[in-house]
Amino acid sequence: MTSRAESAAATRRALLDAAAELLDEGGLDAVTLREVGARAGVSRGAPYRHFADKESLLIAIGTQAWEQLGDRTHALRADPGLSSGEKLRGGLNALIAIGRTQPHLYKVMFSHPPGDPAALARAAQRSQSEFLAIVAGLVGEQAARRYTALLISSANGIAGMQVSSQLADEKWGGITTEELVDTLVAMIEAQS
Amino acid sequence: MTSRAESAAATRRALLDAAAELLDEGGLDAVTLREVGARAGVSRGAPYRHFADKESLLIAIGTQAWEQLGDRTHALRADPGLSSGEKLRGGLNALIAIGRTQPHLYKVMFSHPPGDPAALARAAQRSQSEFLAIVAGLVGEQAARRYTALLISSANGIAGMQVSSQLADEKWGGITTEELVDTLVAMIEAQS
DNA sequence: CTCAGTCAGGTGACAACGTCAACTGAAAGC
DNA sequence: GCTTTCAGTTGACGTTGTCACCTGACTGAG
Repeated sequence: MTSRAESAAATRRALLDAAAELLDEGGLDAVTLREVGARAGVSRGAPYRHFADKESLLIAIGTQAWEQLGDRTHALRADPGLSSGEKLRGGLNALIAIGRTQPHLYKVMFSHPPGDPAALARAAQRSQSEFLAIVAGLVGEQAARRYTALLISSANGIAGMQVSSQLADEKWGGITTEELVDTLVAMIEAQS
Repeated sequence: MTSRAESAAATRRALLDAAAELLDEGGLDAVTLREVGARAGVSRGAPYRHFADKESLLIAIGTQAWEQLGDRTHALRADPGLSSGEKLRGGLNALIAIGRTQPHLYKVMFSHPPGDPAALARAAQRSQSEFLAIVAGLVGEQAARRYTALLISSANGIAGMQVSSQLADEKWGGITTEELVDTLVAMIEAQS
């Protein structure tokens, strides 16, 4: 019925789902290999058959999130009914939305654990290349790299400020992440 | 010779220094209360006389860093020989420099542990108010909040990208954090 | 069909960690 | 001088990541 490979893949998926669920619910501290195994219906030692250690599991979760974001951004870019500015706003807000709805996952996406996890870097790069392509349509190939790097960095920062609740300070007058993205994109559009 | 209060203050400082040192050397994982105590010349239980738990100790370290940055930014703002743009660039680059030279400390500065650590928030706020004052001189009181929020967020993001080595990617053509700050400040200056 | 090999998974064990309760001894206040 | 306070120590406990070893089912060659 179920081959060994199929069963292993199912367990791996179950472990990944369980870990992502725990991350969402209780943050990094809640992700213990014992609980991950329990939720996936296996023992505490089972994860070691699929991930080298706890960090590798977390990296796999971050990679997954980047890939999904890449898919969504790609779809935005391919949509002929949207202007460049709209594509940009949509992509940036999608990234920032992860920070709002899944702050712990967001932190994992932007944390760079030691050991150079190539898979995470590759997934992040693909997603970011989508932005590069959009910006190039706005300010030209030459300046695109500089502005895209700034754009990604800024979006990352906006999300980070939001994650740590620092934008809620009354000092900013109740500013929203969308307003910041709009301001940013408007400044870049003015550059063309 | 040494009163009890003096001795306690000295121990507290030694614990803080030891923890900051360990954070610099080996990251968050290297900061164990046992090792912190050992480096400070006390036992593993001593930190609990000065900090409620491990997290409180880390928050104290982050607070210290924010206060120092606030001092430096304040000095920049008070310098009559600098233009607003120069003040801005100086302050932002100082923040980003922490990300470069002390990445682990930087993460602690922008991580928001549960329990609303008011001291950290207050120290961060003071530092950020300095930027607000500078930007107000550039774009006026009305728009200052929006642009300052964007500025702080972006600087945070630039530093975060740098911390996770994502700016080193050849996709960005070897762009530096200084170039990004320059681009950002130039766009804001153009707003006035 | 058989049988050795592979490998996902389980279990016992260990060291390290954060944390607490109980204790000690010296400074502080009366 | 006596009691109180409190920084610091120590023993202990529960939890965690990780490893070594074991087990049993699937697999592929003969």
